[in-house]
Amino acid sequence: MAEDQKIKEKCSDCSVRELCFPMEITDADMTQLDVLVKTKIKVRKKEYLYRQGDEFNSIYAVRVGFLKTAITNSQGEEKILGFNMSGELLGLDGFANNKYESSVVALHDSEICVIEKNRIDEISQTFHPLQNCLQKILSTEIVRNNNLSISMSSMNAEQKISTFLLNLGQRFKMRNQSENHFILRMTRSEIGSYVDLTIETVSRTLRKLESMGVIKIHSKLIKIIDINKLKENLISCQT
Amino acid sequence: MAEDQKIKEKCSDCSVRELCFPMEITDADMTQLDVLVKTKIKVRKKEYLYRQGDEFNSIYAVRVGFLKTAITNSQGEEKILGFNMSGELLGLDGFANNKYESSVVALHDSEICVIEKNRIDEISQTFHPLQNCLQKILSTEIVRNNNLSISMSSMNAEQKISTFLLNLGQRFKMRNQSENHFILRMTRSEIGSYVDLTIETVSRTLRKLESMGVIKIHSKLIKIIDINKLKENLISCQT
DNA sequence: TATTGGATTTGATATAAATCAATAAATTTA
DNA sequence: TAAATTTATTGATTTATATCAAATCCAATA
Repeated sequence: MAEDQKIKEKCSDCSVRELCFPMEITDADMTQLDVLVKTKIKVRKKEYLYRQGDEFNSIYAVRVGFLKTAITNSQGEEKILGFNMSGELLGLDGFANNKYESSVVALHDSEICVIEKNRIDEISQTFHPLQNCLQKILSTEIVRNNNLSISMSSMNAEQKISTFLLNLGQRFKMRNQSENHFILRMTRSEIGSYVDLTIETVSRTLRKLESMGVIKIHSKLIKIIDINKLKENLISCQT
Repeated sequence: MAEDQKIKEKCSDCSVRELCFPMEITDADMTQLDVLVKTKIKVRKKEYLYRQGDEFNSIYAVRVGFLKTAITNSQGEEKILGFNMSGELLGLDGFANNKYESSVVALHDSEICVIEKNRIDEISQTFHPLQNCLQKILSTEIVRNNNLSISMSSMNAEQKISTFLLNLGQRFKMRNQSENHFILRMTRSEIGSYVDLTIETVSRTLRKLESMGVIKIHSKLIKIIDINKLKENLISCQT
């Protein structure tokens, strides 16, 4: 962990203004919020932002990059809980027991804003909207997980992979990147862990979608040829 | 929904002292917190506490009873997210979008403390520990969901049912009820929805555990004969 | 640039759980 | 209390996906 800290380089200032805080606040409020972020760090590919069990001191906001959040279970197997991209917050599970319950690793060089817990406490004492904001953020995470669990469990392999690709594309789109032409920064095995399929089934399902003319794959590069077909496919599969 | 409101009877005062708030606070603090709860309501078996989409005004604490939390998906199918018993908080998903994202139904006559959102906001402005408390509660819910998703996905039917029974027993134990002798207040179908198995598989698996001499079932009544065997079974199944 | 090791693909086979179907038990309602 | 309805059990069969195994691709590195 000490090494990790060394590697994370500090970089220029990081404004919360650039982040996707889910609340309606004025510019004046925003300026207040900027003080939340004091440091920005770089986390290079394969490096950890934090590890399961680390003491909880900060939450993080992804400025640029791509990361994964995972838990390691008692048998040492890794389960991917999600993939994280710019504007998203990390470390929210730390509030529970004052330690992180998951690990976050960069799958691509990333820049991360550090939001210290102390700073949050400090500021929210005088600036009340921040409390509500945090409540919203945490609750949204609960809802997201609930929705994920309802959907994934009832889907077959084709639906899982289709949903996964559509979701990624949508999130890229929101960041002004191509919705239907992107790089999968994770391995097939990581996809499998996330959607609960074996690596072989992930591979076969991608190939199947390709043979259907819905997508095109060149190793890590995905091109969604017919996004409507992909969505239809999703619906028509459902029983 | 109007009918539901009618049916919910107000009852005598309800103290937060009796609830399981996950924080270390003094008695003096506690007295402050008691003001959070103004009303207590009764929700009879099969009645809704709130419905998916209802406006979010309060969170709830179960005083006594047994309930289920569920989402209905776009195809009208119900997915059980959890079963709720005394001391547990409900409605935390409401903070996200100011409406409940799930429904809660009593599976047994229940008494529920109402904690109004306004009241929380009001009090947390002057009494700061409440903010941290709420952060902890919300984050704990995130962690719980994460852990659930990691475990359920990698388990076979026997492990799922064993885990389910052990978890229920443990929670009864914490409430000073029998750990190994209790009533399943939910249907087989609801169990199945919760652990992601069909009703037939739930039935067969319960029967299998009975034939192994681990449990004893008389319709809704469960008796855990050999709790260690049930736990072992859990471990030995794991690959 | 060749070598090495990990990641991916592809095929053959096994299997756990779903589905289909029919009966039985338990609850609700008349 | 009987009839009706819902819930649960049990058996036969199917199927989607896991598992096993081998080949190929790709990226790191020496």
